[in-house]
Amino acid sequence: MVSSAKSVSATNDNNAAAGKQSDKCGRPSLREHILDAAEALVAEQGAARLTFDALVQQTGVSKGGLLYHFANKDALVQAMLQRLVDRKEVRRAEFLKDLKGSRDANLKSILLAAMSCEEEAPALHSAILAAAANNPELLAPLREQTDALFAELDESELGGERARLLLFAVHGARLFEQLGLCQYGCCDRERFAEVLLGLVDDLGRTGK
Amino acid sequence: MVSSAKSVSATNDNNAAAGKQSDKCGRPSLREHILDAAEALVAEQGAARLTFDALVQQTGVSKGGLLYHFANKDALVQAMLQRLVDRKEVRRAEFLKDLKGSRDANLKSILLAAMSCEEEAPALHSAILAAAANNPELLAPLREQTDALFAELDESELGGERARLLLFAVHGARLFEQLGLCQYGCCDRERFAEVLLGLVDDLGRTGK
DNA sequence: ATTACTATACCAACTAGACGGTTTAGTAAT
DNA sequence: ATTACTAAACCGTCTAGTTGGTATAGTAAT
Repeated sequence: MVSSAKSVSATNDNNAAAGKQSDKCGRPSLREHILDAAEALVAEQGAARLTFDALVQQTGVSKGGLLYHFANKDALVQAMLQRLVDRKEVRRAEFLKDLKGSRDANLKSILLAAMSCEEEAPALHSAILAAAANNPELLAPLREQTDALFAELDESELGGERARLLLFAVHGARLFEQLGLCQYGCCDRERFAEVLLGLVDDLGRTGK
Repeated sequence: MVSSAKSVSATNDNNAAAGKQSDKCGRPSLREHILDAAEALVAEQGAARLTFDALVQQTGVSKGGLLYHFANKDALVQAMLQRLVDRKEVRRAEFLKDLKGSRDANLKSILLAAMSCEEEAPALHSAILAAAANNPELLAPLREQTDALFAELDESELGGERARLLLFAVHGARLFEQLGLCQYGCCDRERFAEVLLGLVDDLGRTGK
């Protein structure tokens, strides 16, 4: 007769690291479903509207259910950010494969991966970042990824400074788009990618 | 006995357009003081903590006093954004004067003005934008300024696309800094400006 | 095979506090 | 009388997080 409710709330969030897609009973993972919905919500309505209540609407899951999977909002945002970081790494590897043999393929793959991840949901990136800005610790995984990327950019033919500047441009373009100040890059993404890679080639040629 | 509170809340915000610095009695404008404090608050603590209560603390002005000058929070944010836009315009003119005779002075002045405004309070820019993102209409003045700037960038020797890319880079660099992902431009601002202007010169020379 | 128990995976209702904003009442200078 | 405030109580809404509970599935002793 003794309630076991106490023990429940203490034992979650441990599975955040593991890349599980479904629970042990074979049910499709509600956790993933929640994260998808949270991404959609944030992409459509902005970070400010990422609330548990809104997620209840979006997912059909009760607030208790949400909090079962994510002990608090920080945990949710952290998980969203981790997915973003992981996704970018995957993309980057794909582009790198395609670019084998191309000049400065490393730099190009990094630029294209950044563009591609942001293309899916321009608002998502900054929105999560904005949410995470309340609690800077949440940005740790992103910071690690960024450090690693920057270290690689130092190896670019263009030199680290110019290479990083191009990466900044990618993110700046998304920022402008997200704020409705202009279309992405003030042209379509394909064109922007052309301009970007064109710059890499031109700058590589003329030497640093 | 009829309350006059209603009429009060209806008559403010009209002076937002005028650049008044002090009221007709010669007192230093409380309005400006509030805006300064709001900027500081947002720069130090982030947009999420820009609340009337926090502003009461920061300014020493009563809540009634705040609401006397800004009928609601939107009006406050709007005024903050307008100051930002105006300030950038002033800076830009200053840089343009200094750059007279330099190659692609127009582009350079725009880049430097953007850098300079963000230098004062890196967090401020995005923070206001984040606040304004809830109500996209508030971004209208910024959008106008951006459109005008982009039109000018089209006249650059580098071509509009590359010129805009450089402007994106400036804002991207600030974004990264603000999120604590790296220092501004991963070096100091002076160096970043050198790299930026160096690119303008190099790209101008090789022709587009 | 049944009973007893545990862990997992949820849910509905509630609470406490923050926040935007209103209102009332009053002060002080012009 | 009007303008420019101060001070403080108050209200409705929104939000994160809590509580207590249920349903399901698996485990293990008998």
